[in-house]
Amino acid sequence: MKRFGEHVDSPLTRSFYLRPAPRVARELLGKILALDGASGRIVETEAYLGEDDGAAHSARGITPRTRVIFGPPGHAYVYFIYGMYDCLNIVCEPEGIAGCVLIRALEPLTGIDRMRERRAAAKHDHDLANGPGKLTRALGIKITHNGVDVTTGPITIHAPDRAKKFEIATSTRIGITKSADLPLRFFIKDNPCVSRR
DNA sequence: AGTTCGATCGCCT
DNA sequence: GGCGATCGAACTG
Repeated sequence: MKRFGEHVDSPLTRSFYLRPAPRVARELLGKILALDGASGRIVETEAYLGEDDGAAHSARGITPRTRVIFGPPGHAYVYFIYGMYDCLNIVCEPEGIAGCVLIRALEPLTGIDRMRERRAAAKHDHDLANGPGKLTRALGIKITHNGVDVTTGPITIHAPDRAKKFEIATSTRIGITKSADLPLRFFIKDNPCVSRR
């Protein structure tokens, strides 16, 4: 751990997120998402654009709910859906411009026992966080985390100590009806923790 | 004030 | 592969 001092374990900085969502979504693959000792490797993401994207919550402008998507980059946009699930997005683009990345799946790394407690329904470890609602439950992320700064914590994203090599696959996004043809889903090829192929 | 529908999950077949 | 659960956000009138 920390072979190069604080450098390796420091969270990604704001400039990482100050770019178009598709670019950030692609580059978040292989990074580590952590909260309170539980962590996982990001294996699946989706980009949501600010304009020309009917599927994005921000498509109809600023509302109390979508406010943080228009805020500064590097913050968490957490929303509650279907009466039961919380989903985690990371805000991209400069302040005033909408854009975010939905984190869809993790490969569990640390704090796995705690994840099993929170996700008793999971039969295997690769089911603990293989979906957007599952990963938030596994890590204990809730709507109360909406707006928090992921460059400082308590939710953090950082580069792995040793980056594994992987191949990136692309597809259309899952479960949407508007702008459904855009190739804005990114995932690590052949990884068992990806929500679906 | 009422209605519609959704960036999902887990169980059932 | 299909479907019910379950409720908040946003739109309509």
